Amino acid sequence: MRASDLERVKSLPLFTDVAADTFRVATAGAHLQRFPGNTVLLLEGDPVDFLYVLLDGQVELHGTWNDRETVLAILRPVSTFILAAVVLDAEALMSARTLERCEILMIPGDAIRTAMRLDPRFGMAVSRDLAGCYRGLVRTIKNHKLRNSTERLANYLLALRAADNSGGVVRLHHEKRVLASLLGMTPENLSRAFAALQQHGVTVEGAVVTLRSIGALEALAKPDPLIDNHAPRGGEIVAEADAEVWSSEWYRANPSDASAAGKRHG
Amino acid sequence: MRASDLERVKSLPLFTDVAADTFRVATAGAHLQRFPGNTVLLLEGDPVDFLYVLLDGQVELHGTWNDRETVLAILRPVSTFILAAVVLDAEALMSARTLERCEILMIPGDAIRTAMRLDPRFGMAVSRDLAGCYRGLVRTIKNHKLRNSTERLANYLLALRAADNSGGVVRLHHEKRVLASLLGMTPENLSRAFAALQQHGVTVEGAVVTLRSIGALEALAKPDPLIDNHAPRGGEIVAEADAEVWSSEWYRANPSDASAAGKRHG
DNA sequence: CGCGCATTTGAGGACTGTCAACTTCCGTGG
DNA sequence: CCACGGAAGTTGACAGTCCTCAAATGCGCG
Repeated sequence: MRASDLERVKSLPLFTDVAADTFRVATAGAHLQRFPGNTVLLLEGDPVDFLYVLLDGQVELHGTWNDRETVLAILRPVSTFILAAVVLDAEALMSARTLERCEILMIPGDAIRTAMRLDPRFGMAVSRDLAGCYRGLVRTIKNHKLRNSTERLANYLLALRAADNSGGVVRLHHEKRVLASLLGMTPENLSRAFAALQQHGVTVEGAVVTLRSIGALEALAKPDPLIDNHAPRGGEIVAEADAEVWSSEWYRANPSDASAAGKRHG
Repeated sequence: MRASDLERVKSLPLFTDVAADTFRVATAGAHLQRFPGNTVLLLEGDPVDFLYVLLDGQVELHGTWNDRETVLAILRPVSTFILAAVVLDAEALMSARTLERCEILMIPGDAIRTAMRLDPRFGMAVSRDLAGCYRGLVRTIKNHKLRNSTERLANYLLALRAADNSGGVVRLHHEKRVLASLLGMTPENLSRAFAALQQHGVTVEGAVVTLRSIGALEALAKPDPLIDNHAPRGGEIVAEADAEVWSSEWYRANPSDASAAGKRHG
């Protein structure tokens, strides 16, 4: 493993602010692995032995039931995934597969759990990480239950724009059928949703989407800071916002989207 | 605050296995409060100053957007809620309101965060709690994206049965319009979903639902351990199952439902 | 150039939401 | 104890949203 890779891992919110010793313990048995595209890394139901750290490429998390399948998240570097299952030493609830050639660091779950026991700062970091993931999922559910497909797409495009800091031209990062599933619709309906957004200044050419009128699009999308992580807060920026910045990367990958229970609720 | 209440709090997964000192620190500034029904405890967007522990009554968590509203979870005792926001010292993403007369312990967020810094076991407990919450939400999203409304209701009923250990007669714990929103449909459609389930041996009389044929209902519902926390695992019961038992209470409140981001994904 | 796959488009149907009227339930007040 | 009012729940008619199937188009790679 290259030193530069370790640096990238260390820069993860999960590991910044953690003692050097802890970091060494946590990454002790880790190994770097390369996967071709379209490779299954993990099947839902499998025991989870490693924490995965995506260093390069794209990974899709998806779930299945009764011959139906849905994309739950799409990750881009640098991201960890499957942390919750590692913490609980439980079976995976989502399958993971590479969408393209990937470089992935695999950290033994035992090492993670040991590090948590040794270093309260690391435990804190894990908690903060999971809390951010949880809140990402809350946003996702609100997005799905409160908006229709066109509204979800509109907000997704605005989130992409915010993440890439692009002017009025954004580039889709994944195939449209994958995006459709992530947004909870069929490829056919994604197509129609794009068509519907033409009336709001949106034109599509392959993966390149031009937003001719941000105002018109926002009027339809009504982005909300309590759903869309990119949406502007009303008042002053407070310190707490800092903590949430963690989510920016996931959000980047899943704009309008993002990452529990009777004894606990976020 | 009665000693028996403290005992109930201590029996929460969040606090079992935690040093007595830590427990004292965490619950130092806590105070017990009673609320009438239909009272707003917290509005989405508000800063979160307390971890809430529901000791008696029912609390609903919901979200709003653009004049639409949806129920995200319904809690029953003993449950903590809003832990993720406390850990991050962030604004609430969900509103909370009592559905009936409630008794709630409010623990200052500072105390929780301090305890996490002092005691790695508590940090671990918080992580495990949040991991369970996260996984509950993953289940919820799969439930919503992969199933239609009738299938969701069928699984909800089966989960209720499993949680209450009732034979073929289950009692709904909340108003049907609240249940409808939790399951992601309108009250009218919940009514129709119940009607559709008549063909599968389900009859409804007020809050009492009779499941005449579990087999027929399961054939439709196809409960899945990777979505429904109650569903039977295939093979042997493994140790990890233990960890997940945490979720049972939330799951009890939200059967067929139950408990992250580019830099972390569960 | 031709094949395969992704995407698009059209037609039709299934599912879900909306509106309105009706029924039932429950608590209040007579 | 009963009558009443209001809210919850149900039912029907209708519309909007979304899915399915099929066919056409477009793109990329051999």
